[in-house]
Formats: sequence, structure tokens, C-alpha cells
Amino acid sequence: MPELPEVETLRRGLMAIVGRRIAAVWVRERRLRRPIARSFARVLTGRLVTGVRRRGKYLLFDLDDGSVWLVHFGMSGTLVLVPPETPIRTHTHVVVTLDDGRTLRFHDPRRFGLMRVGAAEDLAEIGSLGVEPLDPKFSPCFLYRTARRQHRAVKSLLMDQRLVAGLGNIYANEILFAAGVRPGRRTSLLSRADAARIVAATGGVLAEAIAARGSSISDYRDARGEPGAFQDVFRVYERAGERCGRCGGVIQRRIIVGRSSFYCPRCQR
DNA sequence: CGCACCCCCTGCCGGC
DNA sequence: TGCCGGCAGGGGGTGC
Repeated sequence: MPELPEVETLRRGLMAIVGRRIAAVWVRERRLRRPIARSFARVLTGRLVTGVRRRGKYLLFDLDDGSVWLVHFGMSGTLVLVPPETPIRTHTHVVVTLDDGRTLRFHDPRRFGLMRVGAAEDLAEIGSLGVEPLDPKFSPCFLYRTARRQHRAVKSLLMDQRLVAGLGNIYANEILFAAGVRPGRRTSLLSRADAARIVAATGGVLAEAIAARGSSISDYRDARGEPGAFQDVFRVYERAGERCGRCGGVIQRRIIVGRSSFYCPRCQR
């Protein structure tokens, strides 16, 4: 679930814990995508949170000893900041208590999430990530050159975290609709104008999604437990069979590189 | 090299 | 009502 706009919304909400010290860590279930290390609670306890950053779909808490607490949310992960008396839920896997009494709860029914603490330079997950889609480095020129070197569906390029970090299935579909490019278009056939439209659409869609505090289909909630609102303005995602708001064509659903893809065959080429 | 297909796991929804 | 298949914001592996 959480793609860039959702993780960015969480980051902004969790900036509220900067300056707080971690008083206690309770790991209720260590079997996530990779098991939480046995040392996790020990190395996190007592640390001061000095910053909250995002890289791609990862949330990073900077700690006072220079290490980093890294969280990935998989499909169904959430991290809420709640009072200590808040009841534990079925899939609450980690409870972090701060020195002001508030608690951070990591909740993840499907357990595809990930968390660990390490030295910044040892976090391999981060080292292999590509450019940030909202960074000027994600330019029409960069996208055009990257695309022309490859022969694959453009949607799979946008979702390839080693090239561009933070886009998932919802936003790749929405961006390609906004850009008027079909998700299955071969990257080798992309024009400079297509690349420019995709980069512009990326900035526009992500900015709009962040302003709407992300998308909540079923699981996603922000740090206060509130859903986002961007799902109400999806143009194509989960809208197969409906009319395209731009041209009136009928939105199609098709599997591309293993993921549901939604597009208007009339105004996306 | 790109993609199809498998896995991880739980929940929900529609069909029967 | 209940069971079953299909599907879901992610990622990683294998093999063609």
C-alpha cells in the first residue's frame, strides 16, 4: 500500500516525535517479510529521535547515535502515534513507547513490512534505490535516456525502485493517465515529448496526492489513524468499465508485468 | 534482459 | 450460511 504520498504523509505526521526519547520497545511478532532482529528492541531503546526522513517508500528515523531506524510498510503496514491506553489490535506487531508516554504502533495484517535499525551506510535497502520522483534529477532528459536504453513496458520502468523510488501501482497508473501514455508502451518507443509529459504528470499527481494526504483503499491510515482522500479522485485506478473523465472512452483493466493496470485506450497512446 | 510465475500473509468480496 | 477462488498500495527469487 503505502507509496510515496502515503509515506510522506506519515513522515510529516511523525515529525511530532523529533526530540523524544524511546523509552521502551515491545516486539509482539517478529515474523515480517524478514524477521525483526533479536537485537532490535535493545538497540532502539534509549535512543533520541533527531529526525524523520523518507526515501522512496521507506520511512527513516534518525537516532542520536548516528544509526537509523528503517521502516517499510509493504502492502498493509501502518504506523500510528496514539496514547498508551489505546487497545492492542490483532495485527499490532511492534509497540514503541516514547518518553512522553505516547506510543507508536506498527500494525501490518499481511506482514509484508520490514523494519530494522542500522548504521546509515549499512542499510542496503536504501543504497540500491533510484532517484526521487520529486527531485529535479527525475528530469525529462533522465527519463528519456533511461527509457531508450531499455525495452520494457513503461509502467514497469516507473515502478522499478532501482530507477525511480517511491511509485507503486496506484500512482504509476494515475501518472500514465495524466501523461496520456499507455502503461504497456515499450520504453524504447518513448519520445522526448512523452518523457516530458510523464515527468510533469508525476509532479502533478504526487503533489495532488500528498495534498490529499494519500490514498486509503482499505488499510492505509496516517499517523493519527485518519484515512487519506486521494482515492476519491482516482482517474483510472479501480475504475475499469467507467467513462474516462477526459474523453469519455471506457477505462480498461489489463495485467501488465503482473500487476493490474488501468487506462483509457482512447486518450492514452 | 524482460517477463511470467512462484513465494511470503491476511482479509474481503462475489459466486455458487 | 459457508466454502472457494480471485484479488489487493510490496518485493524477491527462479527460469525461460
